[in-house]
Amino acid sequence: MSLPEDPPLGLRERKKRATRDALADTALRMAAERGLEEVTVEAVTAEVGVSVRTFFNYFGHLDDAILVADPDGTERVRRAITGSTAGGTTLSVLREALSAELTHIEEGHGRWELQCTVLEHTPSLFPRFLAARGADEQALIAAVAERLGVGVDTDLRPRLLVHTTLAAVRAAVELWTATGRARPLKAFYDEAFTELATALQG
Amino acid sequence: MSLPEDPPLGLRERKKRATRDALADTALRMAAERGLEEVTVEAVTAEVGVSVRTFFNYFGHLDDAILVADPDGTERVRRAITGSTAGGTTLSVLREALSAELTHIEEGHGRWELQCTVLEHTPSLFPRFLAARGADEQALIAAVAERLGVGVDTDLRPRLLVHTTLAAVRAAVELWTATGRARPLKAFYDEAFTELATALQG
DNA sequence: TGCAAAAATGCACGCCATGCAAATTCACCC
DNA sequence: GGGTGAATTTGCATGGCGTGCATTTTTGCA
Repeated sequence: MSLPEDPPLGLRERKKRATRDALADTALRMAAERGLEEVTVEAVTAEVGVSVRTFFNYFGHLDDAILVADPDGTERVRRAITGSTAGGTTLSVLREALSAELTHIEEGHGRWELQCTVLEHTPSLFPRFLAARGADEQALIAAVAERLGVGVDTDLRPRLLVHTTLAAVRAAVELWTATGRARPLKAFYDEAFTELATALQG
Repeated sequence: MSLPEDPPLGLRERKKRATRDALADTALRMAAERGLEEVTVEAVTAEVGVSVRTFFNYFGHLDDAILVADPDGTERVRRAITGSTAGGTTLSVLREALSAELTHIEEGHGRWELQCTVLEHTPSLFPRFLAARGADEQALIAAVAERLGVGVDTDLRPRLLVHTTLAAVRAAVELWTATGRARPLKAFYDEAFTELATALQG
């Protein structure tokens, strides 16, 4: 169940995407298997069958290839935000969209599991992982702004709502990991919103 | 008005700190003056008067030296969290501590202004800037956990409260910057908490 | 088939970052 | 004040990273 691409991409574009995906997938898999330190750009390109120089046409750094987000996930969330015509506050829509994505992740889909493996073995990579999520963040903010019908640079709310929801995601994921996945990720996530409401009322 | 150091540091420790500070200050100043791309580790060490190898004894990357936080600020916030015996919720203490720090920053103290100059000229550095703030984040979480008397890995609240407060900080700073500092930073910050309360109640 | 644009490639270059062993500096104590 | 051991600095060598540029190959389209 892949997402439908709007225009039927030409051969050129399809090949580019295939190469990019192959590089990202190979880099991530190799890093998960043998550890980040044992992976070189040369080894990745050798397995994919392109030149080293080509790698750097697609990614600025080796880490970028390993840490790029699952593009499907980004698109799913965006559509959930802008497409939902149902009622409810913007925050609840945002909360639900991310909740669905967390479930998707918890079930082992996407690149998440492999990325976690790499991060466990190389904690120093974690800040860069968060940094790589910055792109998703901007996309989220733009989607929320679109839904609210305001500009990202004139209204505080899009940024605030996204950052706050991601705060809940972060806290939930961190504790989920720290407790050895003692409870379902979604339980921590829901608890976060409950605690948040309490903290802001008292 | 520097912070009092508890033990009267020996010559060795003082020299180490002086070298570290000189490297960080020089790297940041050079980057602000001539742009990050024009700064090399060699140039920094030449000006400070140490070897290149010594630089890497203190910092893992050139960026690290540029993006390290003002240690005084980190310490100020930590003391505000753990030291305050006044009433109020943990969130309000946290909110107030960060508010004071924002004021301090807005008045042009610390490394903030120079770092902003570098970031404006090199936006690609911004994610790494946020990543560098990760250390502060951990310190904050630990301080809040101490105040609450709970463990960081067993209770959701320390992480949640810190991440949420930082969400408000982030949204406020981003909009403050995006609007060309149309209003005081603190105004955006306070509005963020107001909006937050509204969003979570509705 | 032939042409123009886009992409991939090879090469050169400088910087980054680390390990290791030798030299230097510091703290401590006689 | 001089000697001793530990901490720190340093030079050197090494390998990978990341980029600019000119060239070759591939693709889209007429």
